[in-house]
Amino acid sequence: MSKAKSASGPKKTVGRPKSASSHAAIIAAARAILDEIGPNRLTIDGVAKRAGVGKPTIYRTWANAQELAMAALVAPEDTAVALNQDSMEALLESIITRLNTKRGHQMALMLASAEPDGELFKAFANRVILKGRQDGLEILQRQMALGQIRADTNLAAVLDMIFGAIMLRLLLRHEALDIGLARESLAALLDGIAVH
Amino acid sequence: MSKAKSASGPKKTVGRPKSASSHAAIIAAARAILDEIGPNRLTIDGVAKRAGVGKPTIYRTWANAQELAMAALVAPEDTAVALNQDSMEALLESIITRLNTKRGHQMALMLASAEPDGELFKAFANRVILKGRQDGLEILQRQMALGQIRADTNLAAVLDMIFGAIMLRLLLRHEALDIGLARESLAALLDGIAVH
Amino acid sequence: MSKAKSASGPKKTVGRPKSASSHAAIIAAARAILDEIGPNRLTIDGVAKRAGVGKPTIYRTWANAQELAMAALVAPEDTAVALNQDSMEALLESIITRLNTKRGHQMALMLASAEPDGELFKAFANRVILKGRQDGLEILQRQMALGQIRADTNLAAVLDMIFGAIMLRLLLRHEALDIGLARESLAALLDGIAVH
Amino acid sequence: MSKAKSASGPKKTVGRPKSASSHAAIIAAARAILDEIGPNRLTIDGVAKRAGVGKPTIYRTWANAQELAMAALVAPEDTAVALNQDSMEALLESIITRLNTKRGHQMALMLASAEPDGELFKAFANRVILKGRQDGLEILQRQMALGQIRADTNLAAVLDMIFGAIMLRLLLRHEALDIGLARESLAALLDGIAVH
DNA sequence: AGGTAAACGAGACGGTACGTCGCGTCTTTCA
DNA sequence: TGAAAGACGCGACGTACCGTCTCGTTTACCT
Repeated sequence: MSKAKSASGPKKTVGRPKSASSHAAIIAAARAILDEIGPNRLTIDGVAKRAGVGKPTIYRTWANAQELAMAALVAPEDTAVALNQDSMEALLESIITRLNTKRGHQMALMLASAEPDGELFKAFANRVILKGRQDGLEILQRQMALGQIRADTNLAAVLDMIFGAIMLRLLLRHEALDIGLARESLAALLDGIAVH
Repeated sequence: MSKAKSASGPKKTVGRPKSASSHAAIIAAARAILDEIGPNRLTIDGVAKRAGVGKPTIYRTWANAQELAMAALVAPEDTAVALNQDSMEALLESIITRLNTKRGHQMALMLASAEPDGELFKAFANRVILKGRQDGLEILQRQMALGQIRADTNLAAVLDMIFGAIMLRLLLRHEALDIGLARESLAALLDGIAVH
Repeated sequence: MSKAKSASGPKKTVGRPKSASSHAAIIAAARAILDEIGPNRLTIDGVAKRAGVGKPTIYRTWANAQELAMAALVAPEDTAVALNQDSMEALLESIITRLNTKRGHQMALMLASAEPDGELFKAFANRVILKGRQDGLEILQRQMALGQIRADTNLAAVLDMIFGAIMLRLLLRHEALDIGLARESLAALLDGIAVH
Repeated sequence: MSKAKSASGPKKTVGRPKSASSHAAIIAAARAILDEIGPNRLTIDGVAKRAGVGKPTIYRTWANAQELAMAALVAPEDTAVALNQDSMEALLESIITRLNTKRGHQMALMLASAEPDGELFKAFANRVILKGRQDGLEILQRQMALGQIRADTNLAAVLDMIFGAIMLRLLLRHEALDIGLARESLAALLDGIAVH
């Protein structure tokens, strides 16, 4: 009789409601594990134990460890971080700065190791790399419209060269990845390397 | 002075030598499994059973499934296949042709998903991508010496753009990977994209 | 005061309880294998396969094959079988009848081959032989109280002679094990073998 | 011409003879391992490594680890140790002294855990326990002939009681095994336990 | 003295079983 | 009635030993 239970809303929550704190604890545990032992060795068992959560609670939201890892990687601060879209060089600097970290490397790893089927992979790829590529495309198109870039340029190829170089150094680590790469890439692309 | 036997080779094998036929059977089984179900689901148990071999025989040579997969991917006929080094375009065509296959995709996947430590990874990366990059470097240096390429060009950045574009398309599959990419890349790089 | 629940039982089971049917299937499979190929060649893999059960399910309850074998040997109907305690001869007859079977022999084997440390071994030894010895002790003490047995008798030695003879024949099989042994043993013990 | 080598024996040994030192090293290694980790965990691999010997050298002489363990247990000083056969009590004292050691316990364990088929088991059983039982039989028969023991005594049962008691305590360790057991057993047997 | 044949050390081989880890699903009890 | 706890069937892991099989190397006998 204490509970008024009037006609508040059509929220037909019977029984125990989903715990928002569990969700957060899971993501936090996953992120901690990612930091400590990397994405390859993240396990659902491990996350459940660390989060103080039952395994089914995890599976209710994510289908497997890969999805959970992706969610944990993109979950956090990135809503706050917007890419700088003023110029290509500024954009690349934002991207390199974001990727050239432990977490960035893990993102690239997940991206590269997952087989490119499935919604989640695409969403992840979009967030991590293709969004930036799209931003770059818009910058280049703007410049092309302004007559700063030759009209017969294959922008897709150009963009893939720029972002491919970043990915390559991120994954193979055969050369340092820093803003210098962006600068050199843009210089070479803009002015060409052939002697005329 | 009894045993002159100068610096011929450190071949000091005692005991029964490793069986070449078992080795071959293992590699063959691994390659078959890679073809059928992919590198992620290749298991040592499966390879052992298929090759008619005990698991320890596999572990005696490879430390885990990843190493075995790498060995199986680079093992075979491709030693005989030399890259065309006449020109950048011809080189890229060789590389794209070789990578743009099921096996090539698997190679890129392994490259991307393995963490870049350990001898075997480096050897694998060399065979799969860095060797081609080195060949490309030599071509560009030749052209630079001939005065066909500007002397202030950062060749490392240029090469990473070219090979990065290939890897990116191989892994993300957001755009088709074909000879066109090579052609467009080279055109953009040689002539620049800026309007002067 | 909320949880009175005084000292009823420490039964504080959370989570899914162990499956009684799996447990039963495991014991049944183990018993079948014991019958067919003996305790030395009983393997966890074999039991798991035969019981249609995962190996971890077995290991969750028993630490190794030896423990499982012991459990399988004592598990079954013999809880219902009470030893006849009316007289020593009747008791020995019960025991010999029970031990002088395939399963009895296996029990003796396990007893003899297990190293006598650990709870489970002691429980097993109790069930298989020491319980009977204890029953025998009570009978002899009763007779001693009645003045039928000399008061200076070392009952422990007497009991070990009786049960030792049974074990010896069970293990070495150098002489037949039958009720005759019990009768002869008792006769010799009661009346002595020396000529006075 | 130094070696007469007349028609001594049909020993047609061609090729390299078996190495006595290897044999000794194997037995020594086996004995060391028995001391350290017991008969259950003795392995051929371990003995071979410890003895600095190839596995086939071991298998050339013993068929499996059990045979080797038996050989190692009976190999040594026991040629020098003769059982005292003057009286039952002296005999039992010898036997208990010999068995109530680490090595003696291991002998009993091997005896009890091996399934009683096969030549080697019988030979081992003879050496370890049945020889002593036979000696005891002779003593009792001598006493029976002298009229010191009742003629209607079932000597087999009596002997199995005595030696069974020893085995039982050796294996189960539920009571101490010492000379006292021999003394109490003999007393009980000779004089009977019943009040007349 | 030289051959030859067996035993040697070493260690790889095809197997079998081990005991563990993680998967994704299920069945309880508790809140 | 959702969530923690945790057992379940399953499959693979990487290791330990088994008993057998090459290897190249002694080490004796027998021409």
